[in-house]
Amino acid sequence: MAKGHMAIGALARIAGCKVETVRYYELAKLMHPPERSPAGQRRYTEIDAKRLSFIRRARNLGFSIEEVRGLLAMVDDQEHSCDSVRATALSHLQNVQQRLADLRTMESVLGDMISECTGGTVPDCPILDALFSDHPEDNRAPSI
Amino acid sequence: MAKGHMAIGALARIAGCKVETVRYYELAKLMHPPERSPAGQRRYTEIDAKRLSFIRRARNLGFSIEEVRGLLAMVDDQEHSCDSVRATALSHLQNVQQRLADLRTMESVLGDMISECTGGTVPDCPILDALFSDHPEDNRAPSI
DNA sequence: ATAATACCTATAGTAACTATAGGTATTATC
DNA sequence: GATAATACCTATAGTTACTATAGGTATTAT
Ligand SMILES: [Zn+2]
Ligand SMILES: [Zn+2]
Ligand SMILES: [Zn+2]
Ligand SMILES: [Zn+2]
Repeated sequence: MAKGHMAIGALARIAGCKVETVRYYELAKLMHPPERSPAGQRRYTEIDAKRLSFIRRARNLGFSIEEVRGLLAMVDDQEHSCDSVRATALSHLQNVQQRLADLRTMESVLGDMISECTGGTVPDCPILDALFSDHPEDNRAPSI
Repeated sequence: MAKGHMAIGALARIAGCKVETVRYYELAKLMHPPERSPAGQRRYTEIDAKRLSFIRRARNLGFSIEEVRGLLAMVDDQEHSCDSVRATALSHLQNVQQRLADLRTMESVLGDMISECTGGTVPDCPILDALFSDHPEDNRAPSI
């Protein structure tokens, strides 16, 4: 392998993802189609490795593929305005905070239900009772 | 409509979900196939309404379809042991708590990144820099 | 030279719905 | 009783972000 060029497996290892994921990101237009070896295998550079790691970090922070596409467009456009980057990140943060709120509610409701249930072989389980009982406000869907 | 019997739209309204979701739950074997009108439309009873509401409450607490299937099996088996209900709920609670931990991490990292960025038109955005910068521990995937 | 490993494409599967198309039933209005 | 609006039906495809499989080729190691 010429130095500075690596196959897909090495690239994936660097970024901490699977080979299939890399091919998927190419299909999804997050990664540019790389050069190919004479026999048709993908060959990547250090720049590709940085890009893939960027994508993985953003994904691990919960940015959607669409959001990552947006961030990468700003990276690629070079004259990206800080403003739009910040806006994407802020809107995503709010997203995360909403999910946090929903999960905190779930946690407390689950905790309450579980603490009511002794775990014996009681005919009426307080957990099932809670799920059957009719508090209409429990029918809200959590915002995703 | 004979009293005590309703069409799918009314049922969905009671449980706070879409008609398609009800049909999906039937396909997924969470809801029993209901009786049909002479012309083939689904007709539901109050019991169906309670079951669907149970499903929706469990789903809103983040139980997976598979978990809900398990809970319903215990409901249907009548001699359900409290123990298994409790075990399902507890394991799900741990699940929720793991997601909470991941989201709290995301929240704090995002918050830090955003506070570095002034939002002007600076050539190097600290948010993008953070996503490009090479802290290998950032490559961990969050457990789902 | 041979075997093990890594790579290739194309396609289907995952979770939990949601949306669409094309058609029939029921209900309300005149 | 006719017509129109709404609700319902089935079957199929789309969504997200991958993951898995099948069947085949390339590269590397021995
Ligand atoms: Zn987001
Ligand atoms: Zn119990
Ligand atoms: Zn769970
Ligand atoms: Zn910035």
